[in-house]
Formats: sequence, structure tokens, C-alpha cells
Amino acid sequence: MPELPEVETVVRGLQSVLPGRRIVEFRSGKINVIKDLALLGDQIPGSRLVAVRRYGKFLHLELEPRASENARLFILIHLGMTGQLTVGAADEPVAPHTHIFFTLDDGRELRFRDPRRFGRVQIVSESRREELLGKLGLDPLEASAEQFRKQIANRRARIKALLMDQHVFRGMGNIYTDESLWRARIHPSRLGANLTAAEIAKLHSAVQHVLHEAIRLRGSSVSDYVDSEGQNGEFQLRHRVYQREGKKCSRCGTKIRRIIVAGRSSHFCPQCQRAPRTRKLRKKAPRRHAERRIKTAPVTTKTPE
DNA sequence: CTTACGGCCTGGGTGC
DNA sequence: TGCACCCAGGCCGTAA
Repeated sequence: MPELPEVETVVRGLQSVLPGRRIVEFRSGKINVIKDLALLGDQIPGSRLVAVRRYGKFLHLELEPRASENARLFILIHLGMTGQLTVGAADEPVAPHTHIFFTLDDGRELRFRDPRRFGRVQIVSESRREELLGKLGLDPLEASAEQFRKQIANRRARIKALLMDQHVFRGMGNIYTDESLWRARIHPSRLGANLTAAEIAKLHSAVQHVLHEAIRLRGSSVSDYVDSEGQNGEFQLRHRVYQREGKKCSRCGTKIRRIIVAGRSSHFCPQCQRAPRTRKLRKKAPRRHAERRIKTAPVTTKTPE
């Protein structure tokens, strides 16, 4: 599924093609997946695309402001789990579940396809864009070690949940969270507040290493992910834990396990990533101490002589 | 602040 | 070969 490295790969592909192109036609398939289409949709044809950017898992296409108005418009796209955004010749056969077509002035077509329809395409004003993206957390690739640490220390949530929470870090999903935790040797159930400074530092570099490596290999093609040219990524071949339940850990040979943490399926090595201690340890009857104190006090009779 | 859960979707896997 | 069924998974809203 598309996470930060996949979206980054798509964005880079589109950056070499879209800027400067004009959208001459814009139409949707049988199912309209665009929110608020009536509001802004008629402003799309004739507009020129000026920039393609990534923000967390969101892609946005910036449109050149019209001469008549100064409002800047953006096409905001989230690929969900199975979304694809590709550019090809306009006369190419249309794959099933293709929902949106942007015909470009060079004869090509930008298409949005999404079998499961968890993805979203929105045409938004600049203020609406701020509203939607402003809530998102740090970009894990841009965060310094200290910024990263601050997002985790003192948090009572599980590290798995923190890494995947888009309001904490933008862009991490299930694959890269599991892969990063494995690399840093941290169990997904550990609480943020219980990680040592050294562990958080290690996690910071693990996250960045894994994301950079995944971008270098053009993402993980699991589910339906393809890049802007319809090509598969390669990083799924390097997964150490994700979807490798029962296979051997490449570091120690122990069988990879899968459990549910914070409602998400989580893959880890039980040997390399030690489970946190349960708080069973301090469940002993608390009265003991009091009793002991009472008993011990009078017993201390010193035998004189 | 944190977790749990339902809903949105469809294809792929399982079992018969 | 087919069919019923289950479920993952990002994200949001709501409830606990």
C-alpha cells in the first residue's frame, strides 16, 4: 500500500512530466470519487499544472491561478490502500476501476485508479489545503533526532501507534513502521514513554534508513502499488518482517511473529525485539509491607548483656 | 490522552 | 469449477 516512499516515487515520476502541462479535459468514470466536484470541478479544464509535491501520504498538484482570479487551486490526492496515479497515452486501454481522467495538452492522460476506493481526490482552495494538511505531524525524513525524540518521549501510547499516527509523523504506514522497529530492535508494544533516549535515537536513524532505502528501490509493490509509469517497486524484496510471519529472522534465525498491536497487524522478531514487561510484577498484595512493619517493630528486642 | 470499534471497499484466500 | 464467507488495511467519526 502506498506510504511515504511510494508516494514519493509517484511524485518524482510526475514531476518530470506534469509541470507546465495544461489540463484540457477532466472527467470521471462511473463512480465519482471526487468530493465537492460541483464546487470547483468546472475550473479545472484549461488550467496549467505548475507543481507536484508530497506531504505525508498526500500528493498535491498545484494549478496556476487564473488571470481573472487570484485564488490558487490544488488537486489533493490520497492513494489510500490501492490507489494508482499514472500518466500514459490517452488512447491506452482503460484498466478496470479507473475513476478519474485528466487529459493533458500533450496527448497524454493522467489517470486515477483505485479498486478498493479508499483513496480520495479533492479539488481544494489554498485555505482548505492548509486546513487539511496543517494537522499532520513531522515528516520523518526531515525531523532532527531531537524533534523525533520529543514526539515520542512522554507519550503513553505504543510506539507502533505513534509511528503510524499521521498527526505525530506524516507518511509512515504499516510496512515501514514494522520494518523500522525491527531494524531498531524495538518491540511494537513498547510505550513511547518507556523507550530510552538511546532507543529513540536508534529508531530515528532506523526510520530514515528504511525510508531512504525504500525510496531508492521505488517503493514496495504489495497490494496494487505501481509508480507513475505503471511499474512495480522493488523494496518488497527487502522486507525483513512485513508479511514474513513464520519465516526466519535474517539477523538471528528466530521465526517472525505477527500480532495485533494498537489494532494493526504487526510483524516482528520475538528474539531481536523483546516484549515489554507486563505490569503483573507489581500486582502483589500491597498490604504485606504494612503488616511487616507492624510485626517487625516490637520484635526488635535487644537482649541486653 | 488513549483505545476500541464500525464503516467504507474489493480481491484474494479458505473451506466445502 | 463455483460459491459463501472472511478479512486486511488507511483514515475518520464516535464511544468508552
